[in-house]
Amino acid sequence: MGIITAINTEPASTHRYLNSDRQNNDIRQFGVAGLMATAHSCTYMRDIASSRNLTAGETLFWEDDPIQYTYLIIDGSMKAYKLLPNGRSQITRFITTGEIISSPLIDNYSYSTEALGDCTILQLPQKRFDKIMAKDPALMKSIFGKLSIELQRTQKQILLLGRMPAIERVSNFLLDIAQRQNPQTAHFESDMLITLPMARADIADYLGLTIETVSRAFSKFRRDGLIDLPRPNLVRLRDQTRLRAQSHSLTG
Amino acid sequence: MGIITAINTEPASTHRYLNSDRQNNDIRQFGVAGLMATAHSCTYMRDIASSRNLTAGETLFWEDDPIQYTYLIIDGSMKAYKLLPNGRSQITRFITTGEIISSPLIDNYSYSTEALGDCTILQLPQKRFDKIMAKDPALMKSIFGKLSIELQRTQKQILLLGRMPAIERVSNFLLDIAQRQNPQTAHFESDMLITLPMARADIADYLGLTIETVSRAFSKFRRDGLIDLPRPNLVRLRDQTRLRAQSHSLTG
DNA sequence: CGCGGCATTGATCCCGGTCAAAGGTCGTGG
DNA sequence: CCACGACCTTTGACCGGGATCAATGCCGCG
Repeated sequence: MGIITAINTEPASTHRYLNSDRQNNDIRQFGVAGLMATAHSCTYMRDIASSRNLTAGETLFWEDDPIQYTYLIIDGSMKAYKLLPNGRSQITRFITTGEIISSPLIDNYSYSTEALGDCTILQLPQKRFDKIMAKDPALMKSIFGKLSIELQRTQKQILLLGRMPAIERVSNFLLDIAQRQNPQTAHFESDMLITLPMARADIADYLGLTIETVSRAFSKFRRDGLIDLPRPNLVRLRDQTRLRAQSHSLTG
Repeated sequence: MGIITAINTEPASTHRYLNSDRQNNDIRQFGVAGLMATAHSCTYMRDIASSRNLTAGETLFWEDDPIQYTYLIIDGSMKAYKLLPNGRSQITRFITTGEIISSPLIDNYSYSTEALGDCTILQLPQKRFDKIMAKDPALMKSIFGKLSIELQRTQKQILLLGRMPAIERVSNFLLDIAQRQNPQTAHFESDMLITLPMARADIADYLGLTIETVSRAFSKFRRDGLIDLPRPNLVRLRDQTRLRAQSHSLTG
């Protein structure tokens, strides 16, 4: 089964934020999301999970919709965004393979989500997931940790939006994507190639800029020899050090 | 004892975000923060908590400091902020009486905090608090809920910083403060008086603007008859409806 | 080959930042 | 109680970064 495969075959990832002062005997790694759960929780989740495909541009849910599922992205990328009455939109988060969409203890989504390209996702009914969590402190702690991390990330985003000029926002964005696509080698790789799953308009909506300003920033980086742009959404980082220097590094 | 008083005498507040499908027999309301905990947790917290006074401008902790305590503000207001190498600062949150400062499962603070005026706070050693939480799912759930709410708030702040012009930011700020200072009557009160515990510089750092722009927005609201400014940090909302109309209401 | 959608580039405009000065407010000391 | 001074706020004049408007380029697909 695709679902079970998705849950079971992924290698263990590290969990810096988890205190590991509890017995490991009936604890298993749970899927790409890097969640910790008891064996019992795992089998139960396997039973209630179902997979689903999304095509490019498809909306998964809208802001204010009642929360029905916790989602795990198996493949592809999505955007989470908020809309203003005047039609302007602000992307709060890009969500990629291996990440979860979960808002426990909340009744309605606080943002809409849309697939950037074709996606495969796994969905777990929220109420049942809540019950599993209630009986599995390790799982709850795990989700808890993800929430904390997400909160820290949004705080960085607030600093970026409130106090950084366009050039710094874009360089931070590139370095951030680079790190997410290549966590191990990001700092050392001198000529790293990254793929942007989103269009310029999405980058602009994420950074609080316009398409034109984002494009101009990319062009400036190309002129200055910091990046190559073989295609609009293929970026080669040619001088990561210099890029980081002018980003005021939000990325540690 | 001041501490115990602070924990025990406050009236119960509502908890929209809490499922109340568990037995209420040994559950007690816990202090102004509106946390739920077992009686046992309460007495234990009472024992390990200590109170502390801060004078205006005093720093409680710096960004990147190791996390030592969970704090509860008994009286006064604080700001949480991040700094950039070039000296610019961005306030991510204002924290007032009855609110908590807690970053569970994280090793270091992701922001600095400073008292806006004189403050009284309650502090609970983080490690002991973690242990209490591990044994008290209701308390954990409660903190969990607060974290979720805070995440939603930061997402609104991202929308504000990324996509709103100065006037809308300031009107949203005023309406937000109004609602926090007077949750019950905020919508009906026609001539509501609010006290700003922070200076213009702090408002500017919170809204991603400059002191001058904030001041100009206040003056414009005064000219347009939306507010009175008996003193720099005393605001009377004279036409909340019209204020809300031009805020693109982030405040429901 | 031509069309449609996205990205780039250029020209101009305007909101909000910067710089500078004047006005208020409050605490302190005479 | 008033006078002084430090600091905060307000107001004005000007400037610049990024938005807006518009044209051109690029690429995939029918």
